[in-house]
Amino acid sequence: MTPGVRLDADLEVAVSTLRPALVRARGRLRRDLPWIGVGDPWAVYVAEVMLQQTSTARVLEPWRRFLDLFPTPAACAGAGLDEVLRAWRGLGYPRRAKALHDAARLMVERHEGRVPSSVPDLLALPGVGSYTAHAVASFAFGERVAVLDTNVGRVLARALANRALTPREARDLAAALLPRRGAAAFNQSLLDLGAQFCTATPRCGTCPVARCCRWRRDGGEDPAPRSAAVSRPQGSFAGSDRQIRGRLLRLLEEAARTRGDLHRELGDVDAARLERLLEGLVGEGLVSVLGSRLVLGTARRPSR
DNA sequence: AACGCGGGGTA
DNA sequence: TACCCAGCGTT
Repeated sequence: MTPGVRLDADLEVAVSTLRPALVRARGRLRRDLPWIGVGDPWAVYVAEVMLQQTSTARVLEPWRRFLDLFPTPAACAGAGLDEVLRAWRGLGYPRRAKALHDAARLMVERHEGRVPSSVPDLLALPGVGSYTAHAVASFAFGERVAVLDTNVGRVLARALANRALTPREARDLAAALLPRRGAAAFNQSLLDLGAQFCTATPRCGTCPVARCCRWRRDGGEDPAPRSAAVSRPQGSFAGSDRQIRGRLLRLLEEAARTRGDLHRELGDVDAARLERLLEGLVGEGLVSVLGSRLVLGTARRPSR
């Protein structure tokens, strides 16, 4: 954030206490995840998109598979959306795959086939919001910017403030916490802390920085659930539109189908609802109409 | 600010 | 079951 943001005196103290404690605890916090320190911005970019609302364990295998198929932005941009969606299998939120494909094409058109390095250029890409832009700038390019996700949001609210933070406060605190040097490693330690100790249901007993946590010291209700950047509960999945969409896309990954095929294969789904969901998928560009059939991705003339 | 969007893991 | 997950885009 802007240098020189003024913090309350007690927050200033908390920041100055937690920062060195986190640096010291780095070794105990470190997870060896394959996208850490790979030195390939595209590999980092793909990982960060896959990690949006998706836990690390679930990303490990698809990340390797995806990069094997599409090792560069140009390789991804040159593939069909259907291929990219099939490579996305197992990750959910297929919109992200389409955004990634579109972003790869923009990298080829506007950035000489490379991942842009500045936060504003990253934010201009589809599927890249505040978290992802800062994460790629930090982890892939070493920019001194703060990442703020649900993990960091919990740590800030609990360890520093012991109250729910506004988005502005969370941004400023994350920036104030950042050390002068080694920002990428520091950001990673914050994520590691949030993922392993300062979890939704926290493990304070073994937390390496419990001694500088204001929530731990002062007690009270957990301030995290209502604080900025912390994930909110979702509607239930069973029987949801999301579930049906997932089933539809899974079927279309196998082969093109008519509406009648799909209605038959999802026998328990009301026809009007099915039609509405298909309309949505077509509107998002994940599915196309080709004659009487629905096809995965963007309809193309059969390549010869 | 609130909502929709996958689907697997975990308590 | 219900909640959670390295969020984003739309309304």
